[in-house]
Amino acid sequence: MKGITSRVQDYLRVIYELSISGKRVRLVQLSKILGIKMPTAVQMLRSLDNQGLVIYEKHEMIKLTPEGEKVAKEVHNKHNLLLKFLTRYLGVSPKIAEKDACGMEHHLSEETYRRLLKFIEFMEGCPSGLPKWLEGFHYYLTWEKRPTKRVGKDVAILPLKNLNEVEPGEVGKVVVVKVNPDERLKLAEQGILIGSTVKVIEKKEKYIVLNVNGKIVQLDRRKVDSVYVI
Amino acid sequence: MKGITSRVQDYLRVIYELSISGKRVRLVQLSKILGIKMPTAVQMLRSLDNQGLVIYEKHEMIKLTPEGEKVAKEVHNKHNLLLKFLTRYLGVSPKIAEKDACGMEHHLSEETYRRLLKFIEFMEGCPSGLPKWLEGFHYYLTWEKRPTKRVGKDVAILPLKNLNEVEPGEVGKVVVVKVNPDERLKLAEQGILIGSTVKVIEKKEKYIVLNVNGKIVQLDRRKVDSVYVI
DNA sequence: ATATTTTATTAGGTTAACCTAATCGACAAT
DNA sequence: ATTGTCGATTAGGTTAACCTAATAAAATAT
Repeated sequence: MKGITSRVQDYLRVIYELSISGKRVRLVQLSKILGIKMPTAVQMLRSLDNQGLVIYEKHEMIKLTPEGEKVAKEVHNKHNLLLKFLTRYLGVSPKIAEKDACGMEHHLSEETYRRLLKFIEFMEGCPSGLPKWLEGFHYYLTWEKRPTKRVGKDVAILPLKNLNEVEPGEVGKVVVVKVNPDERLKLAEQGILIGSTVKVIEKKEKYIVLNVNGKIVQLDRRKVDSVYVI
Repeated sequence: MKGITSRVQDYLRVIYELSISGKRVRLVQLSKILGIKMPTAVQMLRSLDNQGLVIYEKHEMIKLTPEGEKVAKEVHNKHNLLLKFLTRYLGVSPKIAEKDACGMEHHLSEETYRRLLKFIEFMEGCPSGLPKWLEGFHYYLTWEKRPTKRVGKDVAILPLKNLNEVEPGEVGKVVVVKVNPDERLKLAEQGILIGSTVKVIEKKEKYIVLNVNGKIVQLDRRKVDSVYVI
């Protein structure tokens, strides 16, 4: 009955990701991203249309039906969750993590998905900004031995990101603010303090626009340079 | 060139697992375990033989070639690692974890495998027997909120196993010994103390035979009842 | 020794997902 | 208006992995 194979999920996810990034979805792009030839894509698209997952008429743009979008979103979520876990917690490089997530997303049960989600939720909800063991673990990954005492504050082994490197649309959690107390206070007044979650809205050459707990904040990019997120 | 598809890996892993458990490997079992019909298995086996991964002659028992065994072992290791992570850390139920691991094992890159291995190594090498966050996390999974203080000692939310439930051949790490100090001391003299790794060798009705750091120990099963491992 | 059951094999399909080669349609540039 | 290019399509394959139905071989029971 259900023909929602792994591959079908891939197609739907890619269509979804292209469409939410505002681009109109054409066959060429799809086939480029999925690494297949166009005739294959045509066939698949027709089959997806028959299954009621996409709307596809000859020479027209590709759209997801509500049902197709539902499936696509699920896969997309699983993909992102795995990606986050692999890069931020295991410290896998983005490229490899992407490939792994791509393969594993189809085999992540609801149960495991929920638990992995909780795992990340739990770690991100950590009152000290970043769970302690994570530092220790990344020390261990680098030096092949357990940290003897407390890991130093600026041992840069964690896969932290400078807030300036976060792309518009993405979300980060502030874990390090490397700046003098005065500046730190100013940032804190804007809501940028350890543990807070920020979403990047727009990046210009001189300033960056953020959403900090619902409040829109505009900051100098040089100042933002000392803010690290995960 | 390489025809080592996911499915081929599945076949090799199952053959490997059957053969290390001492059973002679026949087609019927293979097809039962893999959920396929026998003619399919025959075809596949012939193809595996051609690729030099197994030795298979008509009506004969199935054996892995050294190369086939190498592949099988790799997959087997990935499978077990995922299984461990899912059950012991995320607390996924064994059945679901098994299915998930089965699907994901083929898509786990070397890099990610190594890091996940390190993760578990790091957590198991924890001097206090069990990382603290894990208790907190499992509390969070159960109650949907962070533990306020220290999680109580016998909040049985962790996926612990009674040592009596560990099957021969399996390994466990002692994390809880629920018994009076006297008995605890006696067990400690045998090497059974928090943090030590034990392998179950044999289980009889009255006693259990363990390998504790290379030493063979025989213990009353009633006493073992108070030992929990992960 | 023969009958029965279990295990394995052949023969002849199907399906999903891919491919190449060739053609078609729409639009832009000359 | 013609030509070229890009994108889409058709036609006609291939391959891996599965299947059913029928048959054969091996093992076991009578």
